[in-house]
Parts: sequence; structure tokens; C-alpha cells
Amino acid sequence: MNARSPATLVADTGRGNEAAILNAALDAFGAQGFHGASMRDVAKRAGTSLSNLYNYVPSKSRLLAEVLRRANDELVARLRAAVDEAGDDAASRLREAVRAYVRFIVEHQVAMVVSTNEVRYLTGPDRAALVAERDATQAVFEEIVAQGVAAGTFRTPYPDDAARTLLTTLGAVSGWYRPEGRLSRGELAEQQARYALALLEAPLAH
Amino acid sequence: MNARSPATLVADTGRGNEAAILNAALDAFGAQGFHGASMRDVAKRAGTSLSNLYNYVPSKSRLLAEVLRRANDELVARLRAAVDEAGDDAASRLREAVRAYVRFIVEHQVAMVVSTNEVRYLTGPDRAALVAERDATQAVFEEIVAQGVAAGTFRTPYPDDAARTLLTTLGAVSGWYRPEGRLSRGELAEQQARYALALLEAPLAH
Amino acid sequence: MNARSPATLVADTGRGNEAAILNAALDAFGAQGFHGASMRDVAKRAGTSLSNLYNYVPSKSRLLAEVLRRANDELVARLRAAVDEAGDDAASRLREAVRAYVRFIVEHQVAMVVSTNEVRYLTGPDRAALVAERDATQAVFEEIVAQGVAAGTFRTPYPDDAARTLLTTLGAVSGWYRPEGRLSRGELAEQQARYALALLEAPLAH
Amino acid sequence: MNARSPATLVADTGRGNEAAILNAALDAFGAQGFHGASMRDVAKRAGTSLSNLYNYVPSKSRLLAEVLRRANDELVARLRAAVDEAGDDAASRLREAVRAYVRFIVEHQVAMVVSTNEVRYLTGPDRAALVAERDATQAVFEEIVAQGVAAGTFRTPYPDDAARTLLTTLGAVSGWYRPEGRLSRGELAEQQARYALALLEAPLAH
DNA sequence: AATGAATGAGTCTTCATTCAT
DNA sequence: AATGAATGAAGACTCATTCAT
Repeated sequence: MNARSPATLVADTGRGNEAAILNAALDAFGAQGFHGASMRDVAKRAGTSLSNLYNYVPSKSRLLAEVLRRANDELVARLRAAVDEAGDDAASRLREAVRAYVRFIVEHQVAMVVSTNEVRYLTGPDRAALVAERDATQAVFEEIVAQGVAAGTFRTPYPDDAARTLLTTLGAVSGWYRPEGRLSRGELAEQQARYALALLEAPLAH
Repeated sequence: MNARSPATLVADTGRGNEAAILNAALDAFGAQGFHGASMRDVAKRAGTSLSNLYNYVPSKSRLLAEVLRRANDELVARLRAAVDEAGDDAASRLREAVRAYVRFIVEHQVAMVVSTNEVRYLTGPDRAALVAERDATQAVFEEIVAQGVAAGTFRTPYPDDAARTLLTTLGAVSGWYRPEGRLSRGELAEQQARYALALLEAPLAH
Repeated sequence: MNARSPATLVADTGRGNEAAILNAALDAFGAQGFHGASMRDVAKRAGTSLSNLYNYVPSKSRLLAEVLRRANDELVARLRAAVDEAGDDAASRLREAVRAYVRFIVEHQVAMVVSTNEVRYLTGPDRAALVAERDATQAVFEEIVAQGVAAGTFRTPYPDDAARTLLTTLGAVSGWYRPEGRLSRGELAEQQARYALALLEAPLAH
Repeated sequence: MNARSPATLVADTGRGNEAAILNAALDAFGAQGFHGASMRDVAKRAGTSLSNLYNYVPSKSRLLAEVLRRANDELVARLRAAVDEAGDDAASRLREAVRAYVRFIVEHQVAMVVSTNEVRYLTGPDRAALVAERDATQAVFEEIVAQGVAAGTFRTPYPDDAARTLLTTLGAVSGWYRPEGRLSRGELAEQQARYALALLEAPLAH
């Protein structure tokens, strides 16, 4: 799988059509929304029969939940790895976090779109689990912001809301990013990193 | 209607149940999404019969279109008024635009949520019309950014994408704003204005 | 409607297809059982479309409940009327009750069959309501039995269980009665009345 | 297995899961009816997989047939044995037959319930076979009745229908019997025997 | 004998929409 | 402008059954 091509989120799980189904669900929900996509649509995309879906997943909403869980797992893992490998100072850690985030969006745009738009249709424990994972993502950024503010690197007067604002801004990238767009992946990451630092009122070189 | 309380978007139109239906549609689409809400849901919320809906609106998608059009009209009007009344310099015009935007969100949160999440389900001319209106909104900000960059007030190296980023960031406020939240409406506007100026790399007083 | 021909249970209700639907449901449930009959079957029998059913009834089980309720109402009403019109002594009151019961079975055999076999598929309040009505039916007989025992007319040592046994025995008639059978309606009633009196150990003329 | 506790109908057959499956089917059909119970339900109750069912039974309806056949075999066998061991006179033979019947119901209530309610869903030869067995059961009672009538012991004017009425009355016991009920097994048998004799208008000691 | 994956027909129910009144 | 009745297509999900292993 070329790193440049939009990778499918779920690799073969060694269990029949499972991966195909999860990826198909992601695509279907991305293209038509959770309520706009039917289980038949998903089955068609997965190249299997409608009823066979239910050998893998007990319901449509659990299918959404499963797909979102996997997407978030992947995102969180990437973020943590990126931050861990970055240097010590807040600015470079932030930069690496943003880079990883952008990379995830570029490679799994649909996953991000679905993640952003369809979580609201989760209910009960599935919703709670997802919210918890989102909080974990946010915590990564909150910690960096706190560190930078403590060090005097970030001078924003609203550090408390900054991480959330950052995340929604970043997440929104999945709404308009096009592979054939003006900016390369690297430039996009650079741009978003600069936006992030500016938002936090880090001193910038002009 | 007290300006502080969440106002209904559509005031009485002098045509039977029209306003009730449009507002009901807004609420229904906001609560369950376009495909998740049924015409029956809308009728119930509007306090009328299912079939009577079709005396006012020819189809469900036209209902969405109509509702979104009104929301956008209102938003654009407010933005233009705010910018016109502001001073001449880019920074204060931006500040007023952000203020107006935040005020709209606070007063018509559901309208903003629906506007953000459900446009994708419009098709054909309805979609085109809406996109055009959105572009008008964006143009307001683009013009301010261009002005500020020309005047050297905004030093962002990415002025082209800045307006869009600004708008999505602002729009996202509708996703988390709660009337009972920590910040007052004024403080929220102030915060968002500061974020905006920071993003554009306007010199800030520390 | 000739009293000799099997009458439909529900007469025109003045509300569209309602009567047709309820009678169709009765027939369908009678012929194939509650779970064996599909809503499509009911619709077909009623001469309307599947979806139109739901303009009259919210669910399949509520349809069963409604049908059973009406059948029981009719039965109870007939029983009470018959007993009221009978003389004072237990034996003749019993005889009239049995007669009325048999007449109901003959005229509404399917209703009785469904009533006997499909109540078990009711749940919740629908079940409770039906059970209550059944108890009302049983109470009619219990009272007669108690009266007869008190008067010394009925000498059974098991008066407590007699009413129930009587009712199930009578109800079972709906399982084998055939209009073209050996016994006329009157003879059938006479036979069942004699069985009933014998069961209660009333002195019989030999 | 304690004779007092409700025994499973089918003992180990020495063929893998066969007994478990047949007993599970009985329970499932008893709890939800033939059409209300799915093969999946049966498999779950049997503790095996859905597809494994088909290694023992070719279809759902044959499963019902098999189960009913075994139940009836057992019942007929018990009846015959009881009658054979009884004395010569009709009254005591009837008494023993009723006793055996009640004992069967108490020990295999579910089997009786299914037998009563679900035969109607059999078709073709399965149905014919079952009907034949039922006729055998009825014949046992018919013969006793005939004998008693001939001897002047039973004075009912309707001997022809008496056996059937007796059997449905007895069978209905399975519909309301509860192990924790007021009457012991012996008392229940006694009560039903008395009902039977009364129905046949045998002279009773008062 | 046992399983998990697969399927096509069928389940109940809801959909957006139309029509007669 | 307003309603209740009506409809055909589609919704999610389950059915009994088969097949490869």
C-alpha cells in the first residue's frame, strides 16, 4: 500500500468479509451520511449480500460505532507516537501533533469526515465510548497547550478553549481537502501548524 | 421575543402555518439530521397534519433548501450590516464581523448546526443557490482579510485560505456552544475575535 | 346478515377500511396463527395495501389485541344478556349461559379459535386487558356455580375449579365444530348444557 | 431424574446432540409457538450451532413432527399400560386412564402444550401420522366409554362425543396446571377423574 | 458431527408523496 | 388551508436453509 494513496482504514482481519464490510460502511456513511446510507448500500460496496452483513455486525448503529472506534484508535495512536518522537519543547511537539493529524486526514479523509459528522447518531454506550476516545485526542493537545503556556511559549489568554478550537479547525480540513489541491501534503501540514501556533499566540518569525 | 432567548428563525409569514412548519423543520433536521427526520416528525413538531405540509412545500428537500436559504439570508444580512457599521480599518471590521457571526450562532444555534451539517444533502439548483450564498458570506471575510493584508495589518502568509479557515472555526462554535456555558455571549465573541486576529497574525497587545 | 351464516365479527365502523382490516386479521390469524400470518396476508384479505394497515393499527400485536378485545366484548355482552334474561335458578341460568356461549362459537367460530390459541402472543398491557376480560367471562360462570352449590343444586366437590373447566370445555368446541356436522346448533347447545350440568353434578333426569 | 420433577421428554439417544436438540425444540415451540420460534432459538437452547441442527433434522417442520411423534408415543404407551393394569370394569379403567393422562401432563407439560397448539402447523404425511396417533389415543377412551355405556355404568345420552370432550377437557389441564398450585398431583388426578365420570353420568357416591 | 459464512426470500414497519374530501 | 386514507418503494433486520471446511 503506497503511503501516498488513500489507504483503506481496516486491513484484512482474517475473518471472511469483515474488512471489506467495515471499509464499505465507512465509504457509504461518508458518501451519504449514516441515515442516508442503507445497509444494502453497504453490502453492495462490500460485494456481499445484505443478510451476510449481520454475520459480522449486529446492527447498523453498531456498524457505525465499530468503524468510528477503529478510526479513532488509529488517530490517537498516531498522535501519541508523533508527540512522543518530537522534541521537548511545546512548539515542536505541537507541530508534530498537527503534522500527524493532517497526515491522518490526508490518508483517511473519509474516516475523518464520518468521524466528524456522524458521531451524533451514536447512542448509549457506543456514544460514551467514542466520546471518551475523543477526549483522549483532545487531552493530547491540551497537555501540549498547558506545557507551552507554562513555559511562556504560548501567550493565548484562552488556553482552556484553545485545544478544542484547534481540533475543530484541524478536523474541518477533512471537509475541504482535495488531493489534487494547490497545496502538497507537506505544505498543508505546514500551513495548519502555523495556524495552530498563531492561534496559541506563539511568537512567530516573520 | 427577547433577544437573549433563542429566537425562532422564521417569524410569522402571514400565511397560515408556514412559519411553524419552517421552524419545525429546522428543529427536526437539527435534532435528527435531514435523513433521520421524517416529514411526520416535522408535521408533529409543527402541530399540523402530515399532508398539510405539502400545501406549503413541494418536497422534503425543498423544505431543507427553504430553511437553509432563510438562515443564510439572515446571516449574510447581519454580517453586511455589522461590517458596514464598523470603522474603516480591517481589524475593527473583522472584529465586528466575528461579533455578528457569534451573535447569530447564539441566537440561532440550530440554524447554524443544520446549515453546517445538512447542506450536503441538497442537490441541483438548491445546492447551487446555497453554495452561492455561502460564497457571499465567505467573500465578506475574504475582502476584510485582503484589505488587512494589503495594509500590513494581517501578516499571515496564507491569506488565501485564511477566510475559509476562519469561517469553519467560527461555524464550529455552533457545535459546542451552550447557553449555560462558562463564557457570556460577549466574552465568547471577544474570544473568537481574538482567535481570528491571531490566526491572521495581526499584532496583538500582550 | 342471516343469523345462520357465519357473521363477520366487526360490522362497518364508518372509518374507511377498518372493519375489513379487523375481520381480515381475524381470518388470517385463525387460518395461520399469529406468527404464521403476515401483515401482507392481512392486507390481501382486507383488499387494501400493506402500508395502509398502519393507518388503522400501530402494530401487528396491537392488531391482534384489538381483534381479541372486540371478540371478548361481544362474548361477555351476550353471556350477561343471556343470564339476565334467564330465570332465577342456577340450572336454568347455566343452561342459558351455555346456550349463549355455543351460539357465539357457532356464529364466530374463528374469533373463538383465535381467542383460544393466540392470546399467548399478547404482551404487556394488551395481555393484561384481555386477561381481565376473560376473568369477567369466568366470573359469570363462577357466580352461577356458586349460586347452584349454595342452593344444593350443584353437588360437585370442586366448585372452585368447575367454572374454569367448564369454560375450557366449552371453548374447545370451537376447535372441532363444523357447520355441516351431525348436530344442529340447537342440539349442540343442548349437548353442551347437559355436559355442563353433569360436570357440576346436578341431578339429571334419566 | 426425580419422577416428581418435570422430566425432559427425550432421553439421551446415543447420537451426539440429538436429545438436546429435540428437547430444545420442544421448549422453544412451547415458549414461542412453532412460527414464533426460530431454528436459531432452538440451536441456542440446545447449546449447539444453527447449522448443526441440520445434521439431525432435515427441516423445521420435520423437527416439529419428530417432537410431536415422540410425545404422542409416550402418551399412548402410558395410557395403554395404565388401562391394561386396571381392573375390568369401565369406571376403574377410566379412572386409571385419566390418572395416567394427568401424570403425563404433570411430567411433560410443555410437550402437551405443544401437542395441543402446534399440530395444526404440520402438513402432509407428518400431519396424517400425528392424526392417526391421536385417534389411537381417542380410541382408548372411546372403547372405555362404549364398554361403560354397554354395561349401564355410564348413562350419558351422548356417548359418541364424550371421548372427544373428555380428551379436550383433560388436554386443557396443560394450559393452566402449575406445579406450585393448590392441588397435589394426586388430587388433580382425582379431580379430573371425578369430572370425567360425572361427564359420562356415572352414578357417583355423594 | 460440527462450525462460520453465505444467501434470497421474507419479516414488520416507515418513508415521501398523492388524492378525495 | 386542512385532513385522513391510500400507496409503492424502501427501511433494518430475521428467516430457513446450504455450503465449504
